Amino acid sequence: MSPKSFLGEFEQMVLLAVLQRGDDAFALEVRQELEERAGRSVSRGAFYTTLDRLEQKGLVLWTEEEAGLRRTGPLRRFEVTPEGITALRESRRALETLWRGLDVLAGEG
Amino acid sequence: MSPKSFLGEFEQMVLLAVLQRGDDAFALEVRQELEERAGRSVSRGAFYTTLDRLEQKGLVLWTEEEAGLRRTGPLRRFEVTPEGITALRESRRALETLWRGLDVLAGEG
DNA sequence: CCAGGGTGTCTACATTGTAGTCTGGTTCGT
DNA sequence: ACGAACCAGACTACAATGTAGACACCCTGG
Repeated sequence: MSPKSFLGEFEQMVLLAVLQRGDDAFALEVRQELEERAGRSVSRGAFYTTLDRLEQKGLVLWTEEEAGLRRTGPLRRFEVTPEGITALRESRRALETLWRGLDVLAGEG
Repeated sequence: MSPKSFLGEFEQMVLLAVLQRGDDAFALEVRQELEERAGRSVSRGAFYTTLDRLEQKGLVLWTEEEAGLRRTGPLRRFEVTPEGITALRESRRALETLWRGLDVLAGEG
């Protein structure tokens, strides 16, 4: 494993938001999930650009949804690939290793 | 709070490595700590450049050490500022919020 | 047909990640 | 003392990521 380049902060968040949504991972929902949990707004540009790059790296993929099911609604359903899951795990593990023993700092206001 | 730009992945790691070292946060030690925990090599360029940026943002600071104590050893001692700690906490909190409920994915091989 | 609203694309630029080279000071061999 | 080898830190340059806004396209309502 050990990928050349690590996942960026935002990339991780996008991937996680997709996972959180599961089968309901349409653009609108994912973006909303992300904004709520991260507590900040996400522009469409930032969102799709990141998704594109993630797709190029094979960490995420999407399927076009039949138009017409929803009038004008979201058309893409996203999905995190096994590679994506692995990458996520790697990132998390690295950060956790660095945090180990410093948890006292994590919780205070 | 809510800083305009988030901490990058690598920035977080550097900050954490400095904290791990505590009073013994000399360049060589910090870099070593980082490489061990993150499980990858870190070039001097990447290391110092990041530290510089972190200093410009006021998240880290350093003091020059009296030369002569150690023949040719490390001369800077690093320290994370309160702002640095806060930034670290913010990043961690955001990621944790996104991970919530997905822990089943975190541990497997 | 035109206006309004929503999805996804493209372009452009700021920030962060990363390596390599350069400089200057120190140690060691002779 | 002189040059080779070594080490910390600075500087330069470029790749990857983060982020916004403008743009194009479809669908629906009037």
